[in-house]
Amino acid sequence: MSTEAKAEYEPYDPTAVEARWYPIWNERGYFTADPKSTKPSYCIVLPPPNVTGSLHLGHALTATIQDILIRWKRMSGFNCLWLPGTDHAGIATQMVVERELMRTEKKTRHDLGREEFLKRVWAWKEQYGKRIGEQHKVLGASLDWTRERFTMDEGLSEAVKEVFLRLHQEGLIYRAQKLINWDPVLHTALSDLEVDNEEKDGHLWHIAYPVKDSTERLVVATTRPETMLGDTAVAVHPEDPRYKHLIGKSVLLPLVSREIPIIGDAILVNPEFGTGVVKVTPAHDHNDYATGQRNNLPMINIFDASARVNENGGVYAGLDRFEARKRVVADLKERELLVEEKPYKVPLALSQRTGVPVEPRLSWQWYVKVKPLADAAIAAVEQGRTKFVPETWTQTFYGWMRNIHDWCVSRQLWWGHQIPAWYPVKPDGTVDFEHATPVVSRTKPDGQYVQDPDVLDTWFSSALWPFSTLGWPNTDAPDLKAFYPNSVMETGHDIIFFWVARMMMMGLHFMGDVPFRTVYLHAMVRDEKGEKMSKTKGNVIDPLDIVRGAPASNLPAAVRNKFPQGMPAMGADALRFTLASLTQQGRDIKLSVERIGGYKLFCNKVWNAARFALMNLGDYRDDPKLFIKERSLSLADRWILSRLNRAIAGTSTALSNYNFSEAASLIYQFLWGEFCDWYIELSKTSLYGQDEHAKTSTRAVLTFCLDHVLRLMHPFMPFLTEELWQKLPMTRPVASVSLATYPTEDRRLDDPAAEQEMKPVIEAIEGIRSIRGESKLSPALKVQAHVQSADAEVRATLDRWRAYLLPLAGLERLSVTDLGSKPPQSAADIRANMEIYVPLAGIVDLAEERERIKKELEKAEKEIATINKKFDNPNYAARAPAELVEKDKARVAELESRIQKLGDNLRRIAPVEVKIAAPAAGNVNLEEELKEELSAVSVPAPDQQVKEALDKLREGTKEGLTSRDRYDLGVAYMNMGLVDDAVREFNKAKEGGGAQGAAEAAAAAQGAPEKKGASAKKTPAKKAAAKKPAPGKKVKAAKKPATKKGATKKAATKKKR
RNA sequence: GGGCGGAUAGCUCAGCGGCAGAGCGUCGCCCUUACAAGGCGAGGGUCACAGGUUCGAACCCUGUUCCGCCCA
Repeated sequence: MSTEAKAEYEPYDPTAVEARWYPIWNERGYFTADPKSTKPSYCIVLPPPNVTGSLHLGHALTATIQDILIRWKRMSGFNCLWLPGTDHAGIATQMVVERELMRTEKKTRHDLGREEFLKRVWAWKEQYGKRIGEQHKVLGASLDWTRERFTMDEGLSEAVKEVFLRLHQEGLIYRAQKLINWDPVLHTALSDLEVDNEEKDGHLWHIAYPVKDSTERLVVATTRPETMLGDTAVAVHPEDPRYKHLIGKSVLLPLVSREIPIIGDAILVNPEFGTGVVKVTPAHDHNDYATGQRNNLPMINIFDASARVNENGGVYAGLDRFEARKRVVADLKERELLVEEKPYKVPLALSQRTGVPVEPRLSWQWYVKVKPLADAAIAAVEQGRTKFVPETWTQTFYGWMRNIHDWCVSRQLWWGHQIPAWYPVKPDGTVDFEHATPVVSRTKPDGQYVQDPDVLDTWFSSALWPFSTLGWPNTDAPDLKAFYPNSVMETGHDIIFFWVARMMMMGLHFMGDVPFRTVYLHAMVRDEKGEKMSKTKGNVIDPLDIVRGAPASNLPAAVRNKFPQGMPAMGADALRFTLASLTQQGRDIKLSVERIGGYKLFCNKVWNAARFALMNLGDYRDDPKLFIKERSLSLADRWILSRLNRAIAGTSTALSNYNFSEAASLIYQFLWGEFCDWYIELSKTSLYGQDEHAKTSTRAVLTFCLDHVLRLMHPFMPFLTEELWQKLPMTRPVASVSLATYPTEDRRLDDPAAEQEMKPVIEAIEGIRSIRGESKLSPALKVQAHVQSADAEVRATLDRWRAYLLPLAGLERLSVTDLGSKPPQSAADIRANMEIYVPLAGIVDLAEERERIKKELEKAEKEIATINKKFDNPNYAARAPAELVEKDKARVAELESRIQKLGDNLRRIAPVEVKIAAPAAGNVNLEEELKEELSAVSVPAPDQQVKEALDKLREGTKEGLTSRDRYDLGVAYMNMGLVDDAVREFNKAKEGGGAQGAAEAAAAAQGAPEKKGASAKKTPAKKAAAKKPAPGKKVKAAKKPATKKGATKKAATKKKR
């Protein structure tokens, strides 16, 4: 490219391209599903994100995976529905709005009242709810926005009421007073799933309880001394000899001076633990609650809704539970009732929302009786009606489902679906929520009733999402008929219980069928250190900052360190491709921003490959009537089409198996490793050549490949592919690549013959490149290469495609011959089916080449040793599959030959200075002598004419040549450095002409090197090399022929062992 | 306590009985008219540890040690 053209070049800028396409797709309704379509249905409902939240990278992963599935299926001829929506997220949203209210107006929700507060929440929802949608659009998610839903929509609220009523009628919803998990900050009950169990540093206190009418004291161990205010018993193990005799007596509860019984309870008490005495506080501990039930103990509630000590706590009333603990401990100490205080890991139940320890609290709540529903869900999975991917989650699902507890669904919140239960108002105008029997009804019953002030757990409404969004409870809704069951539920594995399990139960119960056929659970996106992304850790990266770029100030510290200038815009395509590539990792995805950068480069590569094609397509226009294989194609053309087909087949298989990373990798490999690295380079020979016909077919193949690969990768990179696809010079059957047909394997493109034929071409090019790289030759320096192969087909192929080899290997000349004499002082690359020689004399330091060969030799010997070790075991040959044994045998043979050849080559370039051995004729090993002497010098390659003449000579008849003729021929060969040929001719001369020929030959040998040495002096590189001390030493050492010869032989035999 | 996931190149991860791989990073040579955000080449490994099964184990089995998650 000229410098001016270069100045015009700008790398791919995702920002502009990505901004362009989404509105077009959306406005044209490409993503709108049609319930009346005759195509097969494919449906995914987006697990609804919290309406007031903002998308994080986990959501981006969700969106990416689902969009890949949906776009793939849409392009594959399915009637696709991907339904978007948001969750009202009761607790989270109410908290956010309350906090905001406090911040701006210094008011609580109670100051506003329920109605006014809810107005504020709705306003908040309207303001921030749109953000989620916008973020999904930036990511390219092809959601059907005409069907967007919100869990508190009228229709969905109707579904919630219907479900509540019906479950209540069926006895599967009931109201009961139980000990529940109470969040003292939020003042609401929580389900078991909304509580996190953690071990934290705390203490274990030993407290002495004096036994009534006795001098004995019972020492109890507790982690929560403040709850002693509510103790109603002290328990020991009934068989414990230490305390057995005390059962039935009582202790005087310190600080409160209440008399409480000593009971024996084998379930609660582990005599091994602590002191073997346990205080029992039935109102504030789940185990104690059960103990209380067993032993008919009274329950004393000592906390109010905020977990402050109430009037039952005597002097401690009004204190916060932690404050009360300190006071209780201090007072016990003062009274010398505190026996011991030691550090202890305390198991704590923390509210997921507020992070404070939940306080077990006795209260009336609504419950779903889950067991019957769970049984049906288990059965459905057992029958294979719903499958988990990865399969391992099936066990987790069963495990939870089989040990399931009733689900507390009422929440003491304002934001959510208010429970459709009504309580009678007493004549005095009050309502006794605790004792009245509520009427469950869609609307207020006649008479004086007030509705239950509580709302339902948010997950209660999300459990209905797979069908409530499709129009249920209207069972005739067209969407419901067309798209239930959904095809796939795709979400993070962290909500297998919250969502997946509950959706399964509700779907089966109300729709009579599973809600989805497949559950794909993805890993958690973590930062590059594997830490959970959280606001408190400050390591959260906003996906939009990655897509559009962000100033340094927006970035978490770890990322900021890498991008002090701010994050460059990576583009949604790069982010999506990265996430898709990471999907196979265990349970965590460690996302490093550099990796995204790597895929941004891939986008740039695709961009440039297409740019190259478009620049070189001339006036080419695709002819849809002419199938690509009907054109007359070059080897490269046929090869890339065959490779393309493999990539297509592999990608389809991978997608079918939910193996997104494999699919991404196949696309990446094909596009970069095959299409760009090989086909584009090879295409230049025809594109820049004179053959108009070849030019056209190359243009057709370029277009064909790009069309297919862009469609293939569209689900992964929707924006870039659309931008480029629109530019291809072809008739587009549809207006957008998102509607185009997804490529499928086409056997007509398979071309094993072409792939076979390309193999030696690629191998030769790689061999020559390897020599060049190893020898540090400048890419600009054109060299000559000699390729020898015993395989006539390989020779023919290389000869035929020399036009491919010359530019790609940087050659000025290439000779392809049968195995024969080796060019002297050449670097060699010995392969199974070919030997590649690049003469280096005068170009580089041969000492380095020798080192390289030695390394190669070691490598080959190491491998041969590995295989031979197998054969050392007689059982191997006897029991292993025959083909494997054969393969190994062949490999050994190959390696042995390789070692032999490498050794030869090492010898050929061994350092030696011209020396003349003049032993008596007939006594000399002519071949050895000649070879060794010649190997010291640089021999210029014969020019083309001479070479051709030589080749003819080799093949032609030599009958009737006199010894003298043979001798002359030998000299001619010598002059060209073709030792093997020369030796052959000299030997013939000897046979024919007796000693004279040999003597003359020896004389000739004496002369030849001198001549070569003189000519070689011209090359400056050799002079430079000669100055280097290392090779110089070796040359010196080699001056003594005997030593050198011996050393070489020794080395060779040693290596061959 | 029960269940699950992970440990393979400097980093992030594939591979899951038959020659240890990729990407990124590293090193070397190069601005060669698609792309220097690039090309070409190279180096880099006790496959956590210990046993076992097998002709053969990174892979299957058993145990151990770390790291992480879920449930109680």
